Amino acid sequence: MHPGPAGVRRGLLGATVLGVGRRGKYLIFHLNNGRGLVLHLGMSGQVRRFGVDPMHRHEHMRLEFSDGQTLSFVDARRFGRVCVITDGGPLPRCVRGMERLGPEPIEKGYSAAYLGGHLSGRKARVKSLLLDQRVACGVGNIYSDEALHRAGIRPDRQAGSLKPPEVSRLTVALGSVLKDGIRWCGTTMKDGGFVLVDGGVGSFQDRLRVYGREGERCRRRGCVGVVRRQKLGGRSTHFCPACQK
DNA sequence: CTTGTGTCCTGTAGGC
DNA sequence: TGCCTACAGGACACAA
Repeated sequence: MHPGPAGVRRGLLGATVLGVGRRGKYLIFHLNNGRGLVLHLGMSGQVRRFGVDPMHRHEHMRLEFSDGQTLSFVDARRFGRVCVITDGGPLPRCVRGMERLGPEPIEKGYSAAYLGGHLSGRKARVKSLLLDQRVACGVGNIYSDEALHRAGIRPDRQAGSLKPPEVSRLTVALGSVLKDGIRWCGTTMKDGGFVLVDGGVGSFQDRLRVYGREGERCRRRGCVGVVRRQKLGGRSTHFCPACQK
């Protein structure tokens, strides 16, 4: 059923890229043939410009443009996805989650009313719900920990127990953390993470306040807490027991 | 529907 | 030095 590499190639051949967009964690190359190339970087995926280099390790796809330039998709851990979608058509399985994405926390339309509506009455931990792309699209493990810290909320709180001021703070924190991540060109950890198209690295990892900082001092001004790490839903979770309630 | 767990994949780090 | 295990994470399959 899945068209595979040959189908992707067929969908792209001869097409012109009209523009590039993003929705949640999906990148979309809009084409002039009524289709779109969708890329999801997973956790180790990279879009890279290599020029005339020979094939790189873990390079799964290379786009060749009429002017001789190239764009490569590289992904060591193979959690990423590549597929072609048709405008107005049904989405292939591999990107089915795209049609369920909620509003973007960095856009005007995102509100405390929307977030609260998804948290109220829920018994699941608030962090688990933040990882749900219908609730907070674009948020992953790092940014959920950081947003909860900025909002002063423990990640293991029952989502439905959050009071209106907390929901409000979390709404703001989600937007600000994502915007800061973009401002500092993403988070590049020692074992991988985001890499720019020319191979450059981001610097948001230097500004993280809890993620990856177990045993270190909380970075909130005036807080003397020590960051704790705990498994939550199979995910490594970081928080400050002193300033997150 | 809700909630929690397991799986995919590979490079790297740590233990011994 | 080298082998072994644990860990990292996004999205989804699946179970209860």
